[in-house]
Amino acid sequence: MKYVQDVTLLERYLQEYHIEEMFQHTKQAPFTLQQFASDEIILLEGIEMQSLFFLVQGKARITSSIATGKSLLLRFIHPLSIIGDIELIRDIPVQSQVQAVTECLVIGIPFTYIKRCELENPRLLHTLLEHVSFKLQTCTTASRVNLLASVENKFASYLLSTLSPDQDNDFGMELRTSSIKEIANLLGTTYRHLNRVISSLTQQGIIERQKNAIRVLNWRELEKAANGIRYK
Amino acid sequence: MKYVQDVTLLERYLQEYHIEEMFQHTKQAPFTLQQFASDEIILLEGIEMQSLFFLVQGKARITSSIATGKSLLLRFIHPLSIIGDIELIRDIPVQSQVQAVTECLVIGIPFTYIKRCELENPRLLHTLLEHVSFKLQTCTTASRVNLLASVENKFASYLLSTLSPDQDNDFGMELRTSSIKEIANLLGTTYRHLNRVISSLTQQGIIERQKNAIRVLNWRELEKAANGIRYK
DNA sequence: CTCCTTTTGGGACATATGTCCTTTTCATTA
DNA sequence: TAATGAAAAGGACATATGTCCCAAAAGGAG
Repeated sequence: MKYVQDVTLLERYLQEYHIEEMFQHTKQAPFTLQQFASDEIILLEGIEMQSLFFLVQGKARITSSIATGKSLLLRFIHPLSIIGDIELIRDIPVQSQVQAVTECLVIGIPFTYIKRCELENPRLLHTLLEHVSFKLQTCTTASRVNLLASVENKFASYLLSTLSPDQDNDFGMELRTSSIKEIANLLGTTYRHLNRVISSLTQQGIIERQKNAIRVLNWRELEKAANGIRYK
Repeated sequence: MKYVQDVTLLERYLQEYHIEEMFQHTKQAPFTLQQFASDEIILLEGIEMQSLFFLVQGKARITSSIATGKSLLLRFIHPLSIIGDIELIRDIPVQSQVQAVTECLVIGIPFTYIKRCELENPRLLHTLLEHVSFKLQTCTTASRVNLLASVENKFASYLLSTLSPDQDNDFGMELRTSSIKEIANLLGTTYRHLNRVISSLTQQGIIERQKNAIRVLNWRELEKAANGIRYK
């Protein structure tokens, strides 16, 4: 992580996402702008959070660890997302790990400041409520979905979420497979089984395995394989 | 559902759960006290909610419907729980079905009133935030757990949650099995499979099947079978 | 280059769960 | 009481996924 000392950029994001309007005393508020590299861990489970974060640029992955060192993919987040809301409200350590998928920009503001100056501010409370409610709604839906989705569904969905197909290369994007083991963990399955699923998708001509990468050949079929599941 | 016209009782609950303190203008606030019989449906999915509810007595079950008419058990709630918070905040129809497990008492207060008089009230917003955050925390945990728990775990846990063993009859409580099919749905499995699980638990001497009921013989073993899963 | 370790791919079998269908039980009505 | 139909129990097989293990491939260190 590195701090970005660019007041203009900070201002731009504060305005773009109407963050200023959430606070009462915007001008003095100790906002910081922080940058995380792709794959960098933004928050580690269990640590005590110090600041509320606003994700203003990039994409991040929320996971939750379970026994035996495995972790489980909960969802992806995009701007504008708030990180650390329930930790602020309930005074608990970080519940879920947050990791940058692409390069991320984050605006941080210390809990201490919020608790001192803003905790009675209905506007901020409202914003928090809306975000937490949205997360709850998403989580409830995900709960249902998780019980219906096969590993194939989830993996297809994971590819769709991780490799945005919108860009230049329609015909096939790559995923570094250095992490297949890790992906298996994220999806809550075993390496062995994910392997089977990959083989199956490969045979169907939907993806292609290369030395260090997976290439998507057929986005439409991949959508079908995801069967409506989407880690938003 | 029937309205309970007992101002003293209403007052008692308002005080017991500090509900008065959440509101600015308690005296004029149009609280109502409502009673739901055991098994009665408190909220149906998809309808538009009119009132925020505070569960002040009894136990209710939160479920969520999935395609093909199945439903899925999300959690149980106890006093003091708030029902309708995300619907109030996000202006969406009811997300999950709420059904009384035991006889329930609920204090209701119309959305219209809250929106007119209390939406800027930091105290209420805070309370809502705390409750929604708690639900989110629970839901996240449940997500993890659901992926680990077998049907046997879940069924054992369901028995533990539904038949409170604290009462007089340590040695075994009953569950009307008229609903085994329904329980299977709640647990997200099939009747056939739940049957297998029940057979297995019966063989192990943990429960006993009677004509129209299931009797728990060994609470301790049942706890073990739940393997730490608990629909709080 | 060769040996060794790590990663990857996959075979064989086990377990949990779903699907389909048959049998059994039990109650209800003629 | 017998006939009939619904609910319950369970047998047989299929599928998804996990576990264990081994072999081939790929890097690294000497």
